[in-house]
Amino acid sequence: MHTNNGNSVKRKEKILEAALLCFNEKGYHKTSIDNIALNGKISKGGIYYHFKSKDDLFLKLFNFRLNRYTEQLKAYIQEESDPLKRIRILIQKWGLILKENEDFFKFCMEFSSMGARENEIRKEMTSFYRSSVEIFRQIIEDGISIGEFENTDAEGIARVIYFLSQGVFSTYFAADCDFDLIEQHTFNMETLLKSITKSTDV
Amino acid sequence: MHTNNGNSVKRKEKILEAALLCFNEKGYHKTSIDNIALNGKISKGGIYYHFKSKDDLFLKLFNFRLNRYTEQLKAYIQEESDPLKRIRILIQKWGLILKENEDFFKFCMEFSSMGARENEIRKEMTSFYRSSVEIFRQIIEDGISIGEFENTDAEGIARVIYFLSQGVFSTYFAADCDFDLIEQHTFNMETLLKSITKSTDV
DNA sequence: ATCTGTTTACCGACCGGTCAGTATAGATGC
DNA sequence: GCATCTATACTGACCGGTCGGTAAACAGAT
Repeated sequence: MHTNNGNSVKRKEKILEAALLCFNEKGYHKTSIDNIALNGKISKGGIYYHFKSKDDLFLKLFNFRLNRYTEQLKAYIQEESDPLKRIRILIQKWGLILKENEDFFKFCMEFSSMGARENEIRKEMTSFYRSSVEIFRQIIEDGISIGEFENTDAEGIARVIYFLSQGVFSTYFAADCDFDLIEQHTFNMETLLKSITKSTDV
Repeated sequence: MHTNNGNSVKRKEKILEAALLCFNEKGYHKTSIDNIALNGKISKGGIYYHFKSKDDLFLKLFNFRLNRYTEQLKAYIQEESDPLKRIRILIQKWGLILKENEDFFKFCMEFSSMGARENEIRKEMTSFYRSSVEIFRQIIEDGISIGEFENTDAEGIARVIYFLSQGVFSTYFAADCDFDLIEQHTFNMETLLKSITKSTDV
């Protein structure tokens, strides 16, 4: 009846996971649809039945995984109302997600670098960037208004958080680093918090 | 007699600049050697005379430009010995270089994302990462020992600086951002400095 | 000053191969 | 009987790299 019955969805996800594997191993351009087909034990025709092009597959993969993590994070912070604690939850959970899904974030690096040229990708990246910053900005503003944080540029700080997250994992993947991903991420964030929390002992 | 007469070098640089233009417009994989040839007003054969492969060209381009900027920065900080001032000089000059060479840093995004897979590229990125962090670490340690900075993990902070620089420009290129590159860069760094300088008025 | 050989710098046609995407015929199962 | 595939063969564009050849500068010898 409708195309989105359970089997079809599962099949799509199987293709997406196979694609992620290939893209990570060889990169977008060196991955052929045949590679993905082989890896996902599906036929080329099958892939083109579910996705209209290689680009489409690439884009959907990004969305598919990102939505999963976004939902998780939203759920976590709903249980807490104190701004500082909310930020800490986001930081900690984000760290876990980073560590447990290195494959996806490696893929993200390539995806985001293609955002510099491809419009569809850029749109996705922009939307992710905006919503991330918005979440942090909101929390920080709450923190400022209840006097937990110093009165700083909330949006600016929200961006700093975004840059740090982005910076740590893209450096981690692009170079041979001597730090532990989560440890460094935590350190980054604590350093930042230090500069915005009022100097009661944090 | 010798191959590196002025003309040969100039020609090589002309090719590199043409390549940068093409890579930025279309990305590495969608740029053909013919594109570069056309753009640089040289023939395909000419390019292969000067560079042994497309990869080689890509790598040399990164080195060529980066060396230029590294030399500049080294010169700037030699004139100053106070750690905080040295850091500020680096931050400010780096901001200028960022702004004046957006083309190169856009190229860097792709280069660095390819570091996740290609060994030769990874080596270059690692060496850049290491030397950058080392420079900052040294200065910060000096700052700590003369009591200008708080006693923190100098290497960690040095990394934070690197992540912030990396994060700000890669976000800037990958998404439609509403901030000014230099302004945000300055803000990032001031935020960081705030958390490591002793609380005399900065 | 001219002849000769060598090296550098460059040209552009061409080859071998890859790959996205298409087409189509048939299977499976609800 | 339609949705959901599988399997396979094919096309046409594209592209990295090669290679035979050339022009010009230069060097040494006569």
